[in-house]
Amino acid sequence: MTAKPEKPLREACIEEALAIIEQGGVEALSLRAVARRLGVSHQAPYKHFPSREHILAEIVARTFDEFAAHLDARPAAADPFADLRALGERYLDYARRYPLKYRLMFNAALPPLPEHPEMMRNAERAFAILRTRLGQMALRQAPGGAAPHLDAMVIWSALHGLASIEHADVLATLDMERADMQRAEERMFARLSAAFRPEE
Amino acid sequence: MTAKPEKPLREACIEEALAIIEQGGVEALSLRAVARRLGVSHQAPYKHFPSREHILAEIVARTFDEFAAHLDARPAAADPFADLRALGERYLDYARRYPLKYRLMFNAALPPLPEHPEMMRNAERAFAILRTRLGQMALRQAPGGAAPHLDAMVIWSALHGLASIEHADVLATLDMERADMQRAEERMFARLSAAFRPEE
DNA sequence: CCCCGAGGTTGACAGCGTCAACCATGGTGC
DNA sequence: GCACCATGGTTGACGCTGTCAACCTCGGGG
Repeated sequence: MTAKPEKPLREACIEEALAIIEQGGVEALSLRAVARRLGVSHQAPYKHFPSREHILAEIVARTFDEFAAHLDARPAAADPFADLRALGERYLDYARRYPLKYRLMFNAALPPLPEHPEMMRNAERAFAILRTRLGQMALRQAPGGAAPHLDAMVIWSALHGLASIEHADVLATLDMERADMQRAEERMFARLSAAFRPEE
Repeated sequence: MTAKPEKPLREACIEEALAIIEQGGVEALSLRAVARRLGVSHQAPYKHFPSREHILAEIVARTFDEFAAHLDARPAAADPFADLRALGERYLDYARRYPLKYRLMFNAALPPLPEHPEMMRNAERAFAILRTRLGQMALRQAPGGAAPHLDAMVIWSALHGLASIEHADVLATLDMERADMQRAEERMFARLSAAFRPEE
């Protein structure tokens, strides 16, 4: 009676694995720990997942899904810059709220992609949302049809870079305070606006 | 006679560890493997490094040094945009040439910083180079004295983001080719120039 | 000459992923 | 009703890892 519904062990494994990752990072995940927490033998999870890599791939796949949903939940804005900013804020919000999950998707050494098609598909979906939305914005703003997906890449890079730097203990290393990070975000949105304003 | 100069085991350990990391990534590094490769007992390295974390910290510290030197080796350019571009290219060049070392510095879960002061100091040095140079450029270009280190952060984020995205198997996941990445880099420099051009 | 510390050794332990064998259980073909 | 087999659980073992502990073996300083 550990609050587990007893039956669907496979699902319980994923749940528990996610919990472990969320508190200790991906390197803290071990199938044996999952089994121990669930009160089953160390080989029980192995009946549902061929290897550690496979359970990780499934978790990453779900995380990409969650991330995509988080980005999609943003209310549409009229002004394209407000739109960009709203999407950017949602992006950074996710990275801040779930730093370990964010690292899981982007920073960690992922299991080799071709062997885990579902993970790849979900990742594609999340990226597609980013690319099309950012691309549309860039397109609406920039001069005629110049490969908007490249501009999407630029904006995405900036967002990912900021999120990623924030995750490193840069604040501790450099003499920066939390507030500086907030101001850096402001500055970034301002610079992006400037970068995409129509040429005079 | 394995080409090792026999004597300075500590140095040989670091060398060998770096070699392992460069071919297999940080998670492939094990002190026992280092010892095996050097033909010594599994505890020999342990006489020179208190733990795996400590040898890793030293390697990271040296990598930050190398990275800083790589950035510094760039020839000075007259035009600030050419300057930015040159520095940016050196940055991305390093990330491409030594992807695993780059991950080591920025992506991997580093050993807790406060316990490894030398690593922290070297990281600071590398960051300082980035911040001051990028900051100077932003300052020369942007309107009066508006916190150039924030602009440095913006530029750094963009560079790091692009490098990081390039490292993920995004090219495989998305339907992108190598050439697209090159063009994204071009686009990024163009957009950065636009973002920092003086306001009309 | 004795001692001791620096740097090497072997041995052990626990935790990990994984392979193999075994076993209960429930549903199907006959 | 019974043989059969797949499913999902078990225990046990292997080799890998980091790390602790004890031991050995020098070379130099009191």
